[in-house]
This record gives sequence, C-alpha cells and structure tokens, in this order.
Amino acid sequence: MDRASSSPTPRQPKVSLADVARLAGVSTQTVSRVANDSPAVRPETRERVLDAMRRSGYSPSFAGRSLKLNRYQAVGLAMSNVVSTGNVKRLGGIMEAAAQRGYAITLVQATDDAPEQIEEIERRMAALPVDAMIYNLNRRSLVDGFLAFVPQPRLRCVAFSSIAHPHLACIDADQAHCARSLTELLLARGHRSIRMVTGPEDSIAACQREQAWRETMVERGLDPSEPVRGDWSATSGYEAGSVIADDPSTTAVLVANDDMAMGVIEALRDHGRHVPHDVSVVGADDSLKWSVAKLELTSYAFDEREIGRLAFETAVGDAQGPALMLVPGTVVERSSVRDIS
Amino acid sequence: MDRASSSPTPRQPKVSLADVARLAGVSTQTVSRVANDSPAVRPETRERVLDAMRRSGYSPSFAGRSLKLNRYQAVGLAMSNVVSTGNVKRLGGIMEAAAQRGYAITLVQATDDAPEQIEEIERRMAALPVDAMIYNLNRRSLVDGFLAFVPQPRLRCVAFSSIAHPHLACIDADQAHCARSLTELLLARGHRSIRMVTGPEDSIAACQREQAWRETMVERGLDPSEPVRGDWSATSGYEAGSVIADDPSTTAVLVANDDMAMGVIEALRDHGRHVPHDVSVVGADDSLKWSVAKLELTSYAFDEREIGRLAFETAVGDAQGPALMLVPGTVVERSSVRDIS
DNA sequence: GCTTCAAATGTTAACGTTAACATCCGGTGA
DNA sequence: TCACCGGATGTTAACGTTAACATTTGAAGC
Repeated sequence: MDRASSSPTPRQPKVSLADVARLAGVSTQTVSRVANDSPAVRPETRERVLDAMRRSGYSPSFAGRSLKLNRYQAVGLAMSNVVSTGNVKRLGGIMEAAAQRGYAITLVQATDDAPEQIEEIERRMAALPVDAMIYNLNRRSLVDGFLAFVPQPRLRCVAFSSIAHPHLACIDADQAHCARSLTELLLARGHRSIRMVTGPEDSIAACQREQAWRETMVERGLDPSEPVRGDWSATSGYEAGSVIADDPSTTAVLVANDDMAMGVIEALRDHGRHVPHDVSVVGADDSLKWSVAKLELTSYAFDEREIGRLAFETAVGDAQGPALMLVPGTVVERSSVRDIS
Repeated sequence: MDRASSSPTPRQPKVSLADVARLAGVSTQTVSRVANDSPAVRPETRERVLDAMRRSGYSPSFAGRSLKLNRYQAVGLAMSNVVSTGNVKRLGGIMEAAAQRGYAITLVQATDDAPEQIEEIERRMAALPVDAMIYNLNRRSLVDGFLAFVPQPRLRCVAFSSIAHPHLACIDADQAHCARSLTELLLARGHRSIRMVTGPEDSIAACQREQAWRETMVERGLDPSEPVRGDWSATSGYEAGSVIADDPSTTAVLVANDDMAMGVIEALRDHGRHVPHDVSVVGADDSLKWSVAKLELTSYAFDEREIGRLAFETAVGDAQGPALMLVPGTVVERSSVRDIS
C-alpha cells in the first residue's frame, strides 16, 4: 500500500445534484431524471433544471453514480509492453470501440514476467473502477501464472493469447493462417525449395508460424529444410540471409517478420543474389513503413485494430463468445515474389 | 448520452466491509482500519480481520472510497492519435510514473480536429474518475479550442504542447534545441552549405525546427537557402532528396525527421551522390530501427519516456511547475556525417 | 361533483466507505 | 478507592447518486 505516500490531490468543491435542485426549485430526483434524459419531465421543468446545471457548473459525480449502479462504464487494460507496434494498434482498436460505447479505458502497467505479479495485478484491478479486464500477456508464463493465481477472477477477463484458458476469453492473431497463406502463395508461384527464417524459440508466434510452414510443405510432399533462427531484428535477418545465400537451390524465403526480411534481402543482395529475380522473399506483419531500393516486400497483414475491437466487445458484450478466437489476416502482395517455371 | 444503449454489464455481488465485519465479529470501522494499515488495531484483531477478508474474498469498492474521499488516484489521458511512435513512448513514461505512485491511467479517445469537441471531452472527463487530466493535443487548433471552450477547467490540466496556455501546464520536446544542435554539429564539422528538408506547414514541430535551423545559420553569418518541404514520409523525403541532389554546392542536409532522411539518402544515392562521402545527412527523432546499406543515420533523440513521466508528475504533483516546460534531447552521432576541410 | 387515471414530481432508503466523535477497558498515580 | 489516561474499538453521519415507491396535479368520463 503506497497510498499513504501519494499526495492528497484534493479536488475542487463539487456541485452536486442537491445544489442544482435547490437552484432550480425541484427535487434531486428530478435533476437526476434530467441528467439521465428521462422522458418523464415536463419540457418547462427540464429547461429550468438544465439552466440551473449550466449556471452552477454541475457535472455528475462518477463515484456517486458508480456506487449506486455498481457499474463503471470502464474496462481495465493490463499491458506489459505498450510500445510494440501490434500492441499499439490493438490499443487503438480498443479505444475506438470503447469510445463508441461510451466506455473509458483504464490502463495499468503489468510489470514484466514475474507470474506471481498477476495476483498483485488482479488484486489491484479488483479495487479499480472497471467492469471487465483485458490482459495483454505477451509471455506464456503470464498465461500460466494467471491460471495458477487467479482461479476464479471476479471480473470478466479477456486476454490476447493464442492458448485457450478456462477462465479467460482468449483472442489472438491467427499465426498459422499467416504462415500457411504465405507458403501457399510461394507454392502457387512455382516455388518448391522454400526456406524459412523463424523467430526466437520462446516466442509462441514464431513457433506457430514455423509449424504452419512445416505442415504446409509436408502436405505438398515437400521436405522442409531446417529453418534459420533469428531474433526478429533486421540484423539477425542479415545473418540468416547470409546463410541462405550460400545455398543456390533455395528460390524462396519465408521470413517470420518484416524487419528480418529486410535484413535477409540486404544480405542476399550483398551476396550477389537479387530479389526477386534470383530469390523471392516474403515477410510477415506488414510493418514496414518504407521500401529499400524500391523493392516492396510482399507480406501478411493482421488487422490489429479489429483484434483490439473484438477484445473490447468480448469484454463488455453480453454474448459469451468462444473461449478461443483466432483472427486471420490477409496476404499483401507486392513486388518481392516472382513466378518461376 | 449513449448510456442507455450500452449493455448493463452487472458485476458479481460484491463483498463489502460490513460482510467482513460480521464475519470477523468487529465493526466496519475496524475493518476499514485494517484495510488502510492503520496502526490503531491490535495485532490479534488485525489477524482475525485479514483472515475474514481472505475467506470472504473481499476487495475494496473503488466507488465507495472515491465517493468518501473525493479523490480517484487516477489521471485521465486524452489522446487523439495513440499510434505515433513518440506518443507511445510518452504513454510508456506516463504509465511507469503512474505505477510508481499507485495511480491508474484512464484513456479517452479525443476524436480528431474539431475544436468544439474539446468541450465534449472536458465534459465527459469531468464525469470520469480522474483527479487530473493530461491532454495530448497534436494540432494547434485543439490548443486554441481548449482556451475558447474551457475557460476554467475543473481539474488540473497538463498538455503536450509547445505553446504556453493560461490554464494549462504545457510540456513538450524542445524542437528548437533539436534543430539548433544538429545544425551546430554540421557547422562544427566544417559544413557551410547546409540545406534543410522540413515538414508540413501546419506542423508546429516542423516550423520550430525550421526556424531554429534558420536562426543558427544566420547567427553564423550564413545564408539559409530555401528549405524543401516534405510531409514526414520517406517518399516525400525521396522527392526532396532528388531536388537537393541537383545542387552540387550542398554538402550537408538537415532533415526534419528520420523517415524523410531515409528517402533523402536513397535519392542522393540514386543521383550518384554518396552519403556521407559526398553529402552529409542528419535526421531527427532517432526513430529508425534498422540501417539502410550499413549507413547509420546521425540523428537527435528525445527522451519521450521522460517527457511522459514529467507530464504525469506535473499532473499529480503538489508543486506548480512553470507554465511551459521544454525538454531538450541529445544528438546521436552515427556515420552519416563526414568532416570537410 | 365524484371517481379514475396518468403524468409529473417528491420522498425514502440504500450503495460502501471513512472522518469525527463516543465509548469501553485496563492500568497508573494520588 | 477513584479519577484519569491512552489505546482499542464502536457509532454516527455524510459523500452523490438512483430505484422504488408515494404523493400531487390536472383532466377525462360518468
């Protein structure tokens, strides 16, 4: 409890319903009715009350209303890492949906990793003015931690997670669809020797993308060669690209994200292999804001906004959706893939 | 009022102080004392109450407490565009500071532009559970709008703005320092013919950067040539770069942001002018995540996190800071600038 | 003129919390 | 023995709102 240490921050004396009522010469209930657009008020009375509100500078008390209604018109959002691109777009989607419904979003920082902190967060959240929670748990351990520490959450909970959970509605991007679609695109363009540059081992997204690529290849009777592992960064992509450039049989590379794809392309070029003429490259996430040397990277875009919106609707909606919702995106075809005969 | 249209979202029956009191055989006040770590409770009694809390699953009612204390332990944040990089980092800083103080952040989307919406936002915010407001007004019109529509804000207000305002504490990145430092860097390296690629005319940041560059040049007795205007995008930078490439006397380019600088470099290269050998280029904002062809862009980094943190502290702190706070950043030297004799 | 009805408005109580004050209790000093 | 003290606990009232019910008002129908 650091409550004691925080500054008091007193607010200005508020104008209450009673003040307005006195000013307008009516009862508080009538003022309440006007404030809530109840039709059971004579236009004349309503006008008098509205005028009193304006003159006194009345604004309703959130606390009073919430206490009475036991409802906050707000959704809590626990995020461990706001700063990644996908997260931010989701946040945008959540805010948009919230604004439409007249809800506010209450952010609380989930300090990374430590699974036992989930309990702390849940406890803090329970004392917060929110009707539901959205958890952005970017580590597998956090999802497990939630299960262990919050056997029965008090609020409705939604999590961005591709792993189902008994007490959480889970929503996430459909990673398998992403990798499968891109692999199929390359296959349709005649490529057979498709290598993959995957992400770090502890990334769920990377694993799922890798597995979907592997499955798609096997389904077509093709032998998926060993993927090259990167760490999502352009630099690691450059290293991966250098490895791949040495293998002349490879005609296409599926890279697990755009940043690495950038590095792969640069490495291939530095090794004398031109993209897309000699090697086709596809990325994923569609996160590039500019092109390198006029090459436009074919990628796969998730509608992160929509995923955020969906999470919000699940959190406040009446309908209980499926426990796990995987949202597919779409392939964005550009100029980094070439047909081969 | 769209309150009626929103779903009721009832919460589970809450456990109140009274329930815990009954269970522990004490008065509600004693339970309250335990909940607030008051020392005036016998250890034995405290233990009995804590046990009752655990057994009943008590969690304090935010609404009840706020109603009594007239304080929310939360700060509102109105943002029109969460998705830009600087904004996100500021948000990170705000959240960090808020977490340390035990505050929550309540986000509300400020739908763009329309100045009269400021009033709507202010009204909605006044009914929100917040003790202070942070406004992220990215358009000049919004700042003016605030002045016009909210002559006397009810809450303490902080805005990210480089223009002072009577009822707002304003905080922003020191754009002038940014452009001045970069220009001085180029001057120190021997450059005399320094052109500028600036941003759109309606951008305050662009104007301030342009003006500072101009002033620095004039101070040194140099004649600032007409700046080339872009729109912050890499594409517009490419166009600007093509213009500049035609002028062989230019030895250095100050570009108003990194994205455009990227385009400038590409254009120069396409016109046979190598960076940094033939032309030195500096960007601003330090927003690039990877390098193009191993060229590392010299840039200028703001500590956006710190700016966010400062805004939060101003919002909740007791001390009334200066009305306008401009936070300088630092030059980040890399390999895109070369000494000339 | 009286009943009946509906519309408009008022009254009461409760939501969960805490500040301020009141009470109780055991021990200390006269 | 008793007044007094201070620590521990209880009681009361209030924060601003709204649901539920009560009351008033005016008009229509007989």
